[in-house]
Amino acid sequence: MSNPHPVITRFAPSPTGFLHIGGARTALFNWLFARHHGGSFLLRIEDTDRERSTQAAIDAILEGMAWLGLNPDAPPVFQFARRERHAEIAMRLLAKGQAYYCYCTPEELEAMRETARAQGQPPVYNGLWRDRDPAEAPHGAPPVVRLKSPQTGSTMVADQVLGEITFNNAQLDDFVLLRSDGTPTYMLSVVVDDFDMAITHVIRGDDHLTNTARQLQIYQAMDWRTPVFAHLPMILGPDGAKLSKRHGALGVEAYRDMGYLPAALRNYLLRLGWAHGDDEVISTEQAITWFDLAGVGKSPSRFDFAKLENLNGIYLRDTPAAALMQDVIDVIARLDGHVVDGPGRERLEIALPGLAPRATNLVELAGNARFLFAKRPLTMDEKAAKLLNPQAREMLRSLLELFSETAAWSVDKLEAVVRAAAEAHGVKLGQVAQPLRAALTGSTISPGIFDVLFALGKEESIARIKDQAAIEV
RNA sequence: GUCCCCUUCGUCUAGUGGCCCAGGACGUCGCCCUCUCACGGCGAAAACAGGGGUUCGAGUCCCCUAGGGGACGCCA
Repeated sequence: MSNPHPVITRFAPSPTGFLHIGGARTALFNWLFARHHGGSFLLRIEDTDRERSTQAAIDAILEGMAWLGLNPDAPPVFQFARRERHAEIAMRLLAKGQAYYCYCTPEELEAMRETARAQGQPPVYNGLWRDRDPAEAPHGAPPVVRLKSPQTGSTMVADQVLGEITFNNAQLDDFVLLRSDGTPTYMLSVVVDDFDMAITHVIRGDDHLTNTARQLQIYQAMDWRTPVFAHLPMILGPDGAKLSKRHGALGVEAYRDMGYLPAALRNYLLRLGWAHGDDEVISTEQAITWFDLAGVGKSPSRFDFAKLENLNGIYLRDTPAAALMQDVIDVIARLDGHVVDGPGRERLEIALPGLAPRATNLVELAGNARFLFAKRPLTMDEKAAKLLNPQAREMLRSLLELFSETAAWSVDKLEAVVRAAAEAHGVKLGQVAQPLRAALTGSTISPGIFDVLFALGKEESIARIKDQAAIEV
């Protein structure tokens, strides 16, 4: 089945930094929209600012998107590589009388804005060279090319999220198309690229809203068909202020390092500014079938780590332990510099199903797994040390005997043995389990005690119990 | 300064004129479950920014005010 008008979306970051959370959401929405409509999702690297664009940033963006599972359907387009084409359009506009050369110096422009501002006017270019005779041009000063934009009337952005928004053309000046060195500006490049790439839907942050009005004027001047626009409200920091490094303006790799799962982050980002009734936990497959622009909210939202954390916990619980193994091993290697292999890996494999549901992120999970690889004798944390009083150690000594005689080291068998011991001593299970937990893990918190015994194995368990039982107080 | 946008519990949001003395989720608090911690279950507190209209009836439509955000570059 071929669609005569396939949906084509794009994500167009400038490679001046990592892929931050707002960009990630923009990419996600574009990706979902394309998937939903069976169209394609493209990536365009807007690297026309040669000063600030870096290869490191390009790599970070590519890696971030790959990690999030938002791969484009075609190799990325590098905007700077298309500068000849952009310049060509500027020349066409010039030839059509829709653009003109402007010889103003930066100082003149600055003075112009100051004056306008002082008079309560919009601080825009006043069209000084719009109708001025080029013969008056100063020598040796290479000009910029400006769009001859309409001076009266208004420009309306028909936005899928915000509705119809009208800008007074007096507010929009004759912006620069080509710099004095002949390179195209963002404003021109975006329009030409979106047109050439046959982008049908431009979904981007609402900080671009006024840019859209300007860009519409280029479309009009070229008599080009315009894409559908949708502007997403911004993501703010937890305090309602602009997202800064202090909050969530981190690269997505920072979220990876904090132990978040890509699926959880996708789900969180999806719900930030978009809703489908009361649904909260939404799989990517479900998101693809449900996603639409009508569900996008109009108001900016704040980034809330607590909710991300909660969602991540849900995904952590739902992910099969086997699928988590490598991630956990990687985190342990990164955090502790400890290579998990051999018997350690075996222990982790056994303990993971008990560990994963108790953590909300991989870093916490790795921390909770630490006892598995600890060197004997274990160091007790404060609560564990306090727990191991003389009576507790006495209890450990009697358990030691029972465990030595336990041939079949299985979770069921161990549970039977420990329960029987508690009953024999006339105490509740907790009275036995807690000292045991302390001796085995050095902590008062751990997965189920029988799982811990089983994961550690008979030899190691007995050795650890012996370490603590032997201490006479 | 000029222009644009936004405004429901602390946070994310449902709600498209009567179904709302406003629902869900996170967070918070209480209880239950329980070998610890989580999970889970049950319950509680918690919001339509303010003021005017329109209408038989407004969280939902209009206006004003206030607050927040954004844009005003030879950056993107």
